[in-house]
Amino acid sequence: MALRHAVLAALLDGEYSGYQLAKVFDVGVANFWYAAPQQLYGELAKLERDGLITGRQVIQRHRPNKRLFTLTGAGVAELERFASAPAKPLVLRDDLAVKVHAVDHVDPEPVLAQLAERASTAAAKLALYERTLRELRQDTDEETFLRDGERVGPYLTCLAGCRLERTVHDWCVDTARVLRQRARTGSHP
Amino acid sequence: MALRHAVLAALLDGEYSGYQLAKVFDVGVANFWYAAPQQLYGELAKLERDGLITGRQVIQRHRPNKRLFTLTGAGVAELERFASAPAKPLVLRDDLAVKVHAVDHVDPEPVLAQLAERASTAAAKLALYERTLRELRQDTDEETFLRDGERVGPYLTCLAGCRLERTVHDWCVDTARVLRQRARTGSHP
DNA sequence: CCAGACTACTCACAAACTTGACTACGAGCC
DNA sequence: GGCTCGTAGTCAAGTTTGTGAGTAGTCTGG
Repeated sequence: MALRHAVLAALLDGEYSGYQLAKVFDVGVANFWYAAPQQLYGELAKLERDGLITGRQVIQRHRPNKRLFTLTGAGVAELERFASAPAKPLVLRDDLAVKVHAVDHVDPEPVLAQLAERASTAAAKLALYERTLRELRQDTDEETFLRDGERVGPYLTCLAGCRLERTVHDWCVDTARVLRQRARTGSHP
Repeated sequence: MALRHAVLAALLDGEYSGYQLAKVFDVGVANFWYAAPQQLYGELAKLERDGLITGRQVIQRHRPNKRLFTLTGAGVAELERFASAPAKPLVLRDDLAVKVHAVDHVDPEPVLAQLAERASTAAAKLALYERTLRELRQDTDEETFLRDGERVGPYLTCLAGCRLERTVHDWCVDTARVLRQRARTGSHP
């Protein structure tokens, strides 16, 4: 069970349809978890079957009907249980890092291109997360919000996202600079 | 195909047995990829079957014999192909972040404990990576090594590891501080 | 007025990953 | 002498993820 708890945690923020969740999970906001839509629909079905969430049909006029899901008491209890169980170590898997590891033996050009792309997606995510942070804390400043706000969980994970994306971005930029300089001096065929 | 290229990239550093690789992948050094030993043995078998690596038996006196694997030309070619293919977005999955997201609705105590644990494993990894960096660059300073060293790939990914672990560590510490302060003031039942 | 994008969801298969158990021998410790 | 730890692997089963394809109606731009 893995995606399971990420879905439950996301539903703490309110009712969502599978489709809406899919968008949240696609970007990765608020959750440190990515999932494809198909996975989410499947997981939602299981969660409902297990009584951890309930869905209600919403009939819409100008678009397909949808089902909105809410946590049940059992769902919250399951989250509670999960939160107190020992955490599995963070899982990180990155193609690009593998490529950089091999960069002395392969053509660096495509790797440079991918570093640039990763840097720009990191910058975009960073901007998105920073906007989310502002929305979450409204007019308050960060310190006050963290002290007195009533719901800081999403803010804290979003902060993690910011810091992470900044780290990724900077690493990509610095790594690309190193590789470009080496390509110029050309002393490493 | 996923683990596949991480193994190939690891074998750029020299001959390894499955057991040795398992240790490298367990810590995650040099690769942004974790894998259990069983996975590695399986993948090594497939890679050998596909002619991307070759194994040679090494008879040992006071311990079990082992097989050391080396990249073949086809293996390097496959890495080259992989490096120029578009990179998949970084995959990040973190239990602990999910728990923090839910922290306003569950008991924060166990989450605090897990944040402390994560912080200390991050610090340990950071120390390990920093040692690895020093070993890789020997007496040279970083700038010179990155300009003139002949194998900077592993150094660059190790740098990424350092920055990442530092980011993770700091986030855990800061998050724990916020949560502890809120627990003290107790205005959020 | 038609192509393409967006909402909303479903089915199904194939890869990849996780888990637990098991073998076998040598070395070091008390 | 028995215990545990480290080396070096293998087998099998189960869960989770990834991927591609498909349906069906609505809104939007040229």
